[in-house]
Amino acid sequence: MFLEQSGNRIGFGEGFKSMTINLKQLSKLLKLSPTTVSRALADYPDVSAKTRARVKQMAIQQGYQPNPVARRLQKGKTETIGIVITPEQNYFSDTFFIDLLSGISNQITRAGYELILGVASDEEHEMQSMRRMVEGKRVDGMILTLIREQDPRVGYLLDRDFPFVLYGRTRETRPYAFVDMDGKQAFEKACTYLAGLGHRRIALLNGEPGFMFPVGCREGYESGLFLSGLELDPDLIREWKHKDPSQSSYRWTLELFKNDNPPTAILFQTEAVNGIFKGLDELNLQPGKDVALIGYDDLEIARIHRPSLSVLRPQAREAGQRVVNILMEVIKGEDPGKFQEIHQVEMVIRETSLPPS
Amino acid sequence: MFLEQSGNRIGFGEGFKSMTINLKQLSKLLKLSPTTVSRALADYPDVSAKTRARVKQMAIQQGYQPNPVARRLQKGKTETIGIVITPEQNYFSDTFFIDLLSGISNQITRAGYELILGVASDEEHEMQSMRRMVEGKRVDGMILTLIREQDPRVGYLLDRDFPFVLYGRTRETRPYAFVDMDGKQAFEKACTYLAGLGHRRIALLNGEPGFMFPVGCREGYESGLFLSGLELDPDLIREWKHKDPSQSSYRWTLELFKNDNPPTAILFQTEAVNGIFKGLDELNLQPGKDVALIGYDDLEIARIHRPSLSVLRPQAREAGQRVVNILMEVIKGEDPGKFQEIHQVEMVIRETSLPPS
DNA sequence: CACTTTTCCCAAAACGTTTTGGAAAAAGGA
DNA sequence: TCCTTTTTCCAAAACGTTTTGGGAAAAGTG
Repeated sequence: MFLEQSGNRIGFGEGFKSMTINLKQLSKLLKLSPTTVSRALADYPDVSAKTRARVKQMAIQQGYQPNPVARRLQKGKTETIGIVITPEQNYFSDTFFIDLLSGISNQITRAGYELILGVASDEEHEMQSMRRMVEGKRVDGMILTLIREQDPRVGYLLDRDFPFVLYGRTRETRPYAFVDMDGKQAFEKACTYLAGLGHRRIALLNGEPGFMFPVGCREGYESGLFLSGLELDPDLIREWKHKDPSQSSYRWTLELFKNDNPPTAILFQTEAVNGIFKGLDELNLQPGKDVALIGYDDLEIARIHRPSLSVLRPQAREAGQRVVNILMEVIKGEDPGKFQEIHQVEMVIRETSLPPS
Repeated sequence: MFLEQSGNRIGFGEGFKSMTINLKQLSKLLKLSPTTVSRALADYPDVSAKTRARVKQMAIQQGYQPNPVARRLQKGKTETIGIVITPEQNYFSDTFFIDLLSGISNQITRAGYELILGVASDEEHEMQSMRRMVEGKRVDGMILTLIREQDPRVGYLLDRDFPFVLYGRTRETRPYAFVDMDGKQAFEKACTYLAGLGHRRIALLNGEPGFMFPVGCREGYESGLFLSGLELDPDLIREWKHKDPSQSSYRWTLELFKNDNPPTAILFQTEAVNGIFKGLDELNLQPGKDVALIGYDDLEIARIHRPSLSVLRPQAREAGQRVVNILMEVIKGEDPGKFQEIHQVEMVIRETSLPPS
């Protein structure tokens, strides 16, 4: 024999006694059917204004909130978005990623969705974590960051028609949705700005090869040189490593100035700034005075350092919000190819972008 | 008339066509009841070894994974843990928090649970985000970080008997579960170490008042002074602000050495190190040489700086794992008061902890 | 008044599991 | 052989929603 449907039970040994009310209980209180109560709350037109008001008032009074798990089962949606971060690959530093995450989270909450987070130590676990979310039917869509030139995640998701949006881009011919920062335009702008000040030897300390973002940075850098009528010197270009941004950039900075024709300006991602500062310090070169610097990303260090660092400032928070809005459309069934956004990056001139001395 | 239960449908306009198999479909394939299949997979003893093997093999072959949403509804658990982060309050910097999160995430995944993330801009939104998770029945338990001396979240959760574990401690008489780092012991150790080297004027740049962690740091500092027979000088103690760790610590460093009897050593949280370095630099004092430094938290900057920074190193990853394991017990109904762990912090001596010159 | 349309509500099905409470079949015991 | 116990399976209920497909009452129409 089965127990009568009982709504709340007092659990034994359970830590948490649910104090919350049921749809069924609420409908009993209102002397209405669960159907009507549900439809009243969802603003269906086939329930009278009078009862709708009555239902809503009672729902508020009783603190009723529909059980999300039950709704998800019925609706066949998890109302959940997944994201996997890889702290080892850095990128988690300081405000940039947090701003992005903040924008993502706000927008997801607004949509009544959840954000579930995976933390992976490397590429393999990153994929594994994503597969668990996708194949385990734990999410309706994925957000991908830190995109590589050849990114297996994108192929994987495209193959199964699973909704996703990239923060960034990859080399993939099939259409997919992305929000990207215009790194090319940003670095071009910074480069021509420096050239306009009279700099003739501009170096680039770029991000790790294999990732997509540095590709755009380099394009912008080269284009900026070209537009300013400057020669490209391969000796002035080098990459730092995610594993130790500071160490690799430090070593490169030292090498750079062994050059008999050293640069008077450096473009780089702000994450690598500590190594550059350290290298310059060791060489008795003053940032901003002896060497102009423009970093990409407006991290805290850029603002508090004296002299304060001129930067390219992506609007990560806004981008995060766009990513979510687009993902919602893709989940609804919209064509992902329609959503390909490239956001402008503003340049903030502070104290490290003076003309050459 | 209702459609025959159809398992998979081909969605129209839906981005994602589920390719995955059902319990019902799987049982049909096996010519068994869903009951038996479910119980076979869950290793119930009332299904024969033969069929259990057959079921498991078929399940693997068909790539069957039980729908988590359906299971959650039936089990009355969300299999989900919530955490809310407040980036504005900093603490998100560099490796420390990431290590913690990494430990948390790994352990949660191992338990088959999900981690849902809330991002809040301030105290009010932090509470709001947590209430949404708790009252919206979206999580089985909460993890709290960045704990304040008087923390309304703790009272809120205790009042409703909702499972939670603190990373840190608060002032609360009712028993609750926590994992905390022994900041007191750490700072005591660092302080006596410096005193043992001959330092007589040791300063403390502590974390923001209102939070619990700095309380222990100060206790340890005072105790360390006492054990070393040193006087406490209030002029040598000051707090930095979460809003701008570098700025506030920079200013204090300058003030500190206006003292006619300036310190020869400083204890602090590594987050504030940039400001201290900058201040010392301006005063033409060399870190490690003119002033000994020991920071709490082994951030990247501590390792790469020359001279490298001596630090107190909490094992954040292990702590994160413990937090989750404990939370699982509490969710099962164990008495939270049984789980109160204080983890030791090791001291890593590098180059900034020399005797006074 | 008789018929049609509109308004308002609801019983039952469905989402995909796990759990309950047997029951049939097989094995064991006399 | 007949009764008891054990083994192995399963139908139905339950979790808490939303959606489906009416249907009764009220309102409009001739």
